[in-house]
Amino acid sequence: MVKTSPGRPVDVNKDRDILAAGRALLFQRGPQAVTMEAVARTAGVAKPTLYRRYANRDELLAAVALNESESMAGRFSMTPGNIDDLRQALVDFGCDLTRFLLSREHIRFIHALGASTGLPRESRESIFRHGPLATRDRLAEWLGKAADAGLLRCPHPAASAEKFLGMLMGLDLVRTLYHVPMPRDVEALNAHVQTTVDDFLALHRRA
Amino acid sequence: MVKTSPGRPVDVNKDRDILAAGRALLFQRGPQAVTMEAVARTAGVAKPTLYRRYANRDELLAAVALNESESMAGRFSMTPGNIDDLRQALVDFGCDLTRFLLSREHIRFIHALGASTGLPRESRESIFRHGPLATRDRLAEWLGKAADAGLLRCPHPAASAEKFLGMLMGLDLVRTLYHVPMPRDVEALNAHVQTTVDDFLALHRRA
DNA sequence: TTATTTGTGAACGGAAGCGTATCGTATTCG
DNA sequence: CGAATACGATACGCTTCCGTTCACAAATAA
Repeated sequence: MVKTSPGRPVDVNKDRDILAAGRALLFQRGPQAVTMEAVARTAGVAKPTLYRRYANRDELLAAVALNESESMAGRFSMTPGNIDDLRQALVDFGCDLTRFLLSREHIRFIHALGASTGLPRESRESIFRHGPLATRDRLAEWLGKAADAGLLRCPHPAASAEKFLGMLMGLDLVRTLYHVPMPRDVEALNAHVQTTVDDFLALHRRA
Repeated sequence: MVKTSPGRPVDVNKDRDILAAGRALLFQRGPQAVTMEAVARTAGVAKPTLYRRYANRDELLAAVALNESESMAGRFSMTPGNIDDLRQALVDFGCDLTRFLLSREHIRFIHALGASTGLPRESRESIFRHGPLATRDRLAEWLGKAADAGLLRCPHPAASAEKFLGMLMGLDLVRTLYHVPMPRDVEALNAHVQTTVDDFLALHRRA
C-alpha cells in the first residue's frame, strides 16, 4: 500500500469538476455536446488533464453517464415500507415512484440515455440492473414476505411486481419519450396510485 | 395551377432514394450518422441535390423521422377484434401489440426517436397522438362498447385501457430503452398475455 | 535543494462535416 | 432550336473536434 509518491499529487477537485461539467453538458445539450474541448472549457481544465484521466472521448462519456446513473439508481431503488399496513405501504411506494418518474431530473435522464449511442452495452445493462430492475426485485421480495405472512396471495412475486409497476406507469414513460407533457396534477396522480393499489390488491387477495 | 414548367422535371425517384438512405442510416447507425455527406453517398446523389430539397441537415433528419413515423403509427394503431369472444379478442390484441413492441423495427424506432434532437415538438406530439394514444383510445372505445353490452364493468374506459397497456408492457419498454435484450421467448410471451388478460378481466367482472 | 509528478497554455496534423460555388451535362417546354 | 431547370462531380472555405506534443509553471516527497 503506497501512501505517498513523490511529485505533485492529483487534484481531486479536478475530477469532480470534470464529471460535473460532463453532467451539465449531457443534460443541458445532449450527449453529442460532451466533447473533450467543451468539457475542458466548462470545467476550467486543460485538455491534457482530461486525457490523463480518460484515454478518449468514449471513456469520458461513459464515466459521466455511469457516475450519473449511480445517483439516479440510488434514488430509483425504493422499497415499500412496513408490511403491517399493506395498502398504505404500497400507496406510499407508488407515490414516491411516480413522483420520481415524472421528475424533471428523471425525464432528462431518460432523454439523455436514449440519445447516448456511444454508451457501451455493459454500462446500459449495469444501469438497468442497479436501477429499475433492483426496484422491481425489492418490491418482489417485499411482496414475497407479505405472502409468507399470509397477507396476500402472490405465487410469482417478480411477475406481480412488474405488473404493479406497469399498471402504475401506464403510458407515462411513452409520454416522456415523446416529450408530451403529463396531463395529471398531484391530486389526480394520488388518486391514480390509490386505484392502482386497490386493483393490485384485489388481484392478490387471499383465497 | 401550374401543371408544367419549362426545364428538366424533378426526379421523384431521388426523393424516395434520399428518404430510404436516411432511414437506413438512422436505423443502422444512429441519428448522428445521418449526415448530408453520408446520405448523399448512400442515396447515390450529389450534395446539391440534397440541398435543393432540404435547407439544412435538421430539415432532412426531421423529414426522415416523420416519414418513418407515419408507417410506424399505422402499424401501432391496432384495434381489438370482435366483441363476442371478449377474452380471445383481448388476447389476440395483446399478442399483436407485444409482438410489435418487441420487434426490431419498433425497438430501433424508439432508439432513433430518443436520439433525434432536431425533431420539433409538434412532430413528436403528432406521432404520439396518432400512435400510442390512438391505440389506447381505440381500445377504450372497444371496452366502452363491451361495457354497454353488459359484458364487463368499465366506468372509466380510458383509464382501464391505459392500465391494460401498462400491465401488458411491464418494464419491457424500459428494457428497450436500456438496450437490455428481452428475456422472454414466444411461449412465455403468450402466457404472459393470457395471464394479463385474465387479471384485467378479473378486475372488470360485472357485479 | 532536487527529483518527480501534475497541471497549463498553446499549437499542430488530421479527419469530418456543413453549406456554397462552379462547370458540364441531361431533360423538357415553348 | 433556345431557354429554363435539374442533376452530377468536384472543389472550396469554414468550423469543430480529436488526440498529441511541447515547454513551462506548480506542488510535493526525499
